[in-house]
Amino acid sequence: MTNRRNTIQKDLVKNAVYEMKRHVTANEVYEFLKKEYPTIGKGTVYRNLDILSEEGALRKVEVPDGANRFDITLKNHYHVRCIKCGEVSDVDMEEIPDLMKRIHDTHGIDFLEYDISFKGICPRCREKMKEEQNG
Amino acid sequence: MTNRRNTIQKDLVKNAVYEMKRHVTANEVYEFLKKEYPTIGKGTVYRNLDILSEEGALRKVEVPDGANRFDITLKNHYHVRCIKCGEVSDVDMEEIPDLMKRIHDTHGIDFLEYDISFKGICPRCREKMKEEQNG
DNA sequence: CTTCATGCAAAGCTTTTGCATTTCC
DNA sequence: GGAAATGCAAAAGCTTTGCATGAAG
Repeated sequence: MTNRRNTIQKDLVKNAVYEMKRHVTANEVYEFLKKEYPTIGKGTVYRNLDILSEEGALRKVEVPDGANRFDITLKNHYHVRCIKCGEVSDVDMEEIPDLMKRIHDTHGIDFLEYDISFKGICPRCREKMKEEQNG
Repeated sequence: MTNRRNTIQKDLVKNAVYEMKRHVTANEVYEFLKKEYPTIGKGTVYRNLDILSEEGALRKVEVPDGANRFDITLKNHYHVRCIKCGEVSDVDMEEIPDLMKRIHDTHGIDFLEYDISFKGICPRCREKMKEEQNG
């Protein structure tokens, strides 16, 4: 588990996410790296993104009905996803204190973590919609 | 959009979710219905589950890295997903008031809705893990 | 009779996996 | 040199889609 090897590819994946400065999908990372390292495997990118998330170097933002995203922000925070284009961005909101304590009937479940996910429409898509209406 | 036809299949799908009394996946609904209506199409089930969710008759619980679930509970509530078996159940927790108001910098995004999703380990899987350790 | 939904199969998209080869320690 | 990661391709899992046929209004 903890005995992981340091490989070039793992560094490449990590640095790619740092350089891209967005909430990137695994495929975006793969395409990004393929330019300079054409032999890198998609499986390797997926594997390393997950490993890096487990290790805490990256954060995996799970997206239903779409590709998962990865980012580098270390502080805990929430995300909003545009229902039109699917873009994910950070939400500036304090964490809700003691959220786990509010759970009453647990059905015997051990609660481990939670995530709040928002949906909305980003400025770019809002503009596009306006234009379509006026067009 | 709003001019939808009432079809037998749509009723079947709705009733199936009501009868199954769980957070069911589209495929589970399909298998359930196929017993009595062997010619029903998987696409039809998917289409009607989405239509019924849009209409408010069902609630779609989006699950990353897994099949989406549908249930009938009309009151707003939250969900917890077992990280071992993937089962989804309701969480008994009051809604958090004014959650949307807590958002500070919106980057110009129009916020529409939010969802809180918990992760945990269900009693059944916890037992299984214990047995494996002691075995 | 026109339009929409169905059934079926195929394709789409994201992710995982099997395996020979290479790399790391 | 032994174990683990890679690259490649194939498969898996969930969902959507194209199209001819059939049902609804």
